[in-house]
This record gives sequence, C-alpha cells and structure tokens, in this order.
Amino acid sequence: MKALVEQVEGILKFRGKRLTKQRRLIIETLKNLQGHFDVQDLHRRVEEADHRISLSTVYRTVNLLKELGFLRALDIGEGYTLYEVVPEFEHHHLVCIRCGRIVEFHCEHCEAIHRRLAENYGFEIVSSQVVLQGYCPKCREELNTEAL
Amino acid sequence: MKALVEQVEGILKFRGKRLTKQRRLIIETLKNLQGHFDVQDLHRRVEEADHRISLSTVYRTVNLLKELGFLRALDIGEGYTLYEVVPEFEHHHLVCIRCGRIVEFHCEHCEAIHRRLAENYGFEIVSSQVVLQGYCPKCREELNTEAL
DNA sequence: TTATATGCAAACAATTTGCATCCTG
DNA sequence: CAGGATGCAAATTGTTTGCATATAA
Repeated sequence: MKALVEQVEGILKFRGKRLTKQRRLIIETLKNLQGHFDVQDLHRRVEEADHRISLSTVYRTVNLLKELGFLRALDIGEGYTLYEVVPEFEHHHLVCIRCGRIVEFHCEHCEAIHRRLAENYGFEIVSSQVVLQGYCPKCREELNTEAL
Repeated sequence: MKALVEQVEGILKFRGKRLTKQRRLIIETLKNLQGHFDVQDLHRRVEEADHRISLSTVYRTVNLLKELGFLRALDIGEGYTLYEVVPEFEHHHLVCIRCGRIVEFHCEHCEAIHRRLAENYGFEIVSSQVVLQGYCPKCREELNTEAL
C-alpha cells in the first residue's frame, strides 16, 4: 500500500492541483494523528513543525482532502466538525452524551444491512455512519453514585 | 398519550422551570412541524403566530427541549444543526450527498444489533442514529446522463 | 511564466450571552 | 414578590473569502 502522500499527490496532479510544502506537511501530520480531530487540533499539530502555516490553509486543505475522499466529517460534534482519515475498514461510534468519550466499533452485520436497505431505496451508498448515543460505563456508575 | 405540551409542562415544573406563552407556542408549532428543521425554520414558523418572539428565545427553548429529551439534533447539517422531535419509534436516514434529499427508514434489525453492541461495551443507549450517505436514484440517473 | 496556493485580515453565519425588563408561579 | 424568562444587541466561535504576494509546475 502506497504512502498517503503519494496517493494524494497522484490525484492532485490529475486534477491540476499542486502538492505544496504546506499540504505535504498537513498530510504527514495526518498520518501520525490517529482518531478524531477538529481543524484547530490539526492546525496546532501542524504548527509544531512549522508555525507559519495559517489556519485558513489548514481549513482549505481539510476541505480539499474531504473532496478527494481522504478525509471525512464525523458529524458528532457540538458546534464544530470532527474529522477522521477515511479508514480502510468502515467503523462506527458509541458516544457518551455525558463525558463525550467516543468508542469505535466495527460491525459487519451493520454493513450488510445497510447495503440491503440502500438497495431497496435505489440509493448508491458511499459511506455509512452509525452513532449510538448514551452513557458510557464510567458515567453510568457516577450517575448511580451521585443519585442525581 | 398525553399532548406534548402537557408532558413538557410536567417536566418543566418538576425542574422549577416555567411554561411561558412563548414556550407553549413553540411546542405547539413543533407539533405541526414534522420532519427536520433548523432553529431558523422554527423561528419563522413561530413568528407566523406571534412575530415578537425573538430568535434567541427559540434557540434557548430548543436547547431546553433537547436537554429534556423532547428534541434531538440530527448532525447531518452543513454548517447548521437540524433537529427533530424525538420520535416514538426510532428511524434513520439516507442522505443524498449531491442534492441533499433525506429519506427516512425504519429498521428493526438495526435496533436489535445496536442494543447488543452497546451491551458489549457497557453503554446504556439513549438514542441511535444511522446515516447512510450516497446518491439517490434521481441523482444517479442524472450523473449517468451527464457523464461527468 | 502563469495559474494555483498561501497568509492575513476582514467577512460571515450560526449560536450564545449580558443585561434591563417582564411575567409566571 | 422573587426568580426564572424574554428581547435586544453585542459578543463568540467555527469557518470562509478577497486580495496582494509567493511558488509549484
């Protein structure tokens, strides 16, 4: 499997776009940044390597990578957007509505069901997201203790 | 089944909150407003009945109703939040990434799977969301015709 | 060389908040 | 009456954009 940077480079060129040093740096950072992040997180990390990279460039690059299909928005946020590198294997999220903890899970059953469902409606599915919202074990315990 | 207003009224009182005429109006409007809406939509509708109700009051009330569990955020949006009245029976969404069309579907299989999954992780699920993103039948056809 | 990218600051849009006033309980 | 709720306008915040300048191809 080719490095992310090279994959992106190919597609960029194909579209008449350029691989600038800022974009290269952002992509490299992305590789080491696993899990979920928002644009400001990413900007902070990128700044560690080169503090002259502007926030708008990071925004622009994230949007570009989203269009190119390398990143996707999670839509779990509270007023801001979380992103993740599009994973090789689909996975979903358990979100604690009290402490915000996010647990990822994989579910083959879900995939199969989604595919069948989409077919019924004539949709061609590009990606699927399952978000289960509730209380994580820790918060459940704390809620019991506090007896709110 | 009691009217929504009465349900909310009970809980409000219980929490030392008040049922003002603005809140009552918003809740009544909500009843006749099915499907998905954002806060500005709701405000527009509420204004039809009383144009002196401020946008901030609508925002505050929506947040309140969300906390109380009568509304929930859909997190499908593009820069703004969509809400829906928490439905008696869970349902999910097919979203067309080209034209934005949203189709609701119900899926008992999904429910069962989610419950089992959550159990495995010790989560107590309050609500679940499935968002399948792709191309709706109409857009699929148009894309084929245009031969982009 | 030349169109694409960047950095900066200003613009935006959705949402929140401070405060004087109003009104429900 | 007293404390919660409202309306208004100002403030915040995440994100986008215009423009002069820098740079990849």
